[in-house]
Amino acid sequence: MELMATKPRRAPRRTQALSKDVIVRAATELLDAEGENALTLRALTVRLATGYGAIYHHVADRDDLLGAATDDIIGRMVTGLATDAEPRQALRSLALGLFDAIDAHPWAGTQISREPWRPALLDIYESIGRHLRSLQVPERAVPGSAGVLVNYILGVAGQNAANARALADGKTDRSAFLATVATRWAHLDPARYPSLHKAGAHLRDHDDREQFLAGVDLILAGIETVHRPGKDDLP
Amino acid sequence: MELMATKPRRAPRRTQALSKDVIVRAATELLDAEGENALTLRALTVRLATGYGAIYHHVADRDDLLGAATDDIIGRMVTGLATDAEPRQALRSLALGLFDAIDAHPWAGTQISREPWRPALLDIYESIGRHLRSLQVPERAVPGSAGVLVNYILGVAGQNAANARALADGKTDRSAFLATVATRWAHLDPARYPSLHKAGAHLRDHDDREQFLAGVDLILAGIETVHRPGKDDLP
DNA sequence: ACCTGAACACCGTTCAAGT
DNA sequence: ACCTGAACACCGTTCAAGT
Repeated sequence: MELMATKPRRAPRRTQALSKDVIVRAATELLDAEGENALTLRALTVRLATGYGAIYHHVADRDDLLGAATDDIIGRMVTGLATDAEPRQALRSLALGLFDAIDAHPWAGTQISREPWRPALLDIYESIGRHLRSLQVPERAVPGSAGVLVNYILGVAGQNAANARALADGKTDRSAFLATVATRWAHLDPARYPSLHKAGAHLRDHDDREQFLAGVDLILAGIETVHRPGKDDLP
Repeated sequence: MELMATKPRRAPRRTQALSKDVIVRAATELLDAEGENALTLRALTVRLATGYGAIYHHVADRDDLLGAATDDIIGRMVTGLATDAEPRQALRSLALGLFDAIDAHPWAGTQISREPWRPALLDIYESIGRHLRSLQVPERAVPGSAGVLVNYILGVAGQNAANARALADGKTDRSAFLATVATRWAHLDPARYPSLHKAGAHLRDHDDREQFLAGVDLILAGIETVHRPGKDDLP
């Protein structure tokens, strides 16, 4: 009758064994290509030619997967830094490295703060703390100062992630997006938003990355001013 | 004839007319009571004794609702501040007000950066910009300085939101949670995380709010150091 | 141990139909 | 204009069954 047709054979078994690493890599590719919402379990099974259970055998749940992907990116970034630089320059390199990593993987920006006990955030704190000590920041001022830097970096990271989300919808590119925001600010009611109204004009030609680094320098200047070594260690 | 039997009557009409305001208020109550995941359209229809369409008639979608609830909280906070304070103190009050608002409504912490064109963030930028001008920060340094403060505040806000999410699961309270984190840090491998290992001991008795304010002061010190009025306005 | 995929318990959103 | 609620098109996660 009609059963000549190929009977619905099972999907062929994967040739390469599955592992958390392989899954995390595939998830990262999906996230980079299409944004956070594109990471669905369904999309992963298709890309990896496997079933749901196989994935859940290596990974606790979707959050665990997002966290592992973030740890991977941040960890690689932090350990990849030159270790012999002058401390102030090392701190700037670390900050810029984080900025660039999050610029390349914006979904990771929100993820770092989402599960604060994960290696991604621990690595950042650790690295910043170490550099601050090299900068002669007094021991008792290190945790607080590191906290300020970390929170500033996470704030910028979150904004970058939000911008990327906004860009993912349309096919507008980054500079067109900035121009739109600038125009919108310039058109804000000058009575309610006089400050932003003025700033709108300057927003168009500002460099996120440069601005970010200026912020890091500003905070470092604050740390040095407030915690000048020896400032209140002597009577 | 036979219509004596109660026919499955429709749900009674709401007595009070629906409005965006009423919906936003109900959403805020759900969010405060049970966290971000508790805000489902279904839960809203139950609480408001209405249907899905009624809600979508006043609100674009779930994101719009979250954004409007955040705008409401931040807007009320910003406009509620005393307007006659000394500028430095005004800046500290604003920062503390934001901290407390986000502490009371942690879900708003992540929301502020999520849609950066919404009034919540604009109000914050505007207010900070105004105060910085009163502080005699030179005009061209205002946008950058405001950006540093805003990003720091958003970073802390995001962390608070993450902590609240972690607390929502179990019934652990805040100090127990901090103690857990402190213990975990203290137990970290001292070889990989020497800096955190040391900090773990101090984490237990630190006051988030106080630490946050110290961070604001540190950044203000940085702004004053880097942009001392007249510093490079004169030749 | 490792994997498959149907089934379950949810979501946000739409829309023809009601008042 | 304002509202109702069944229906649609998705989700993440589980689990009996396979190898």
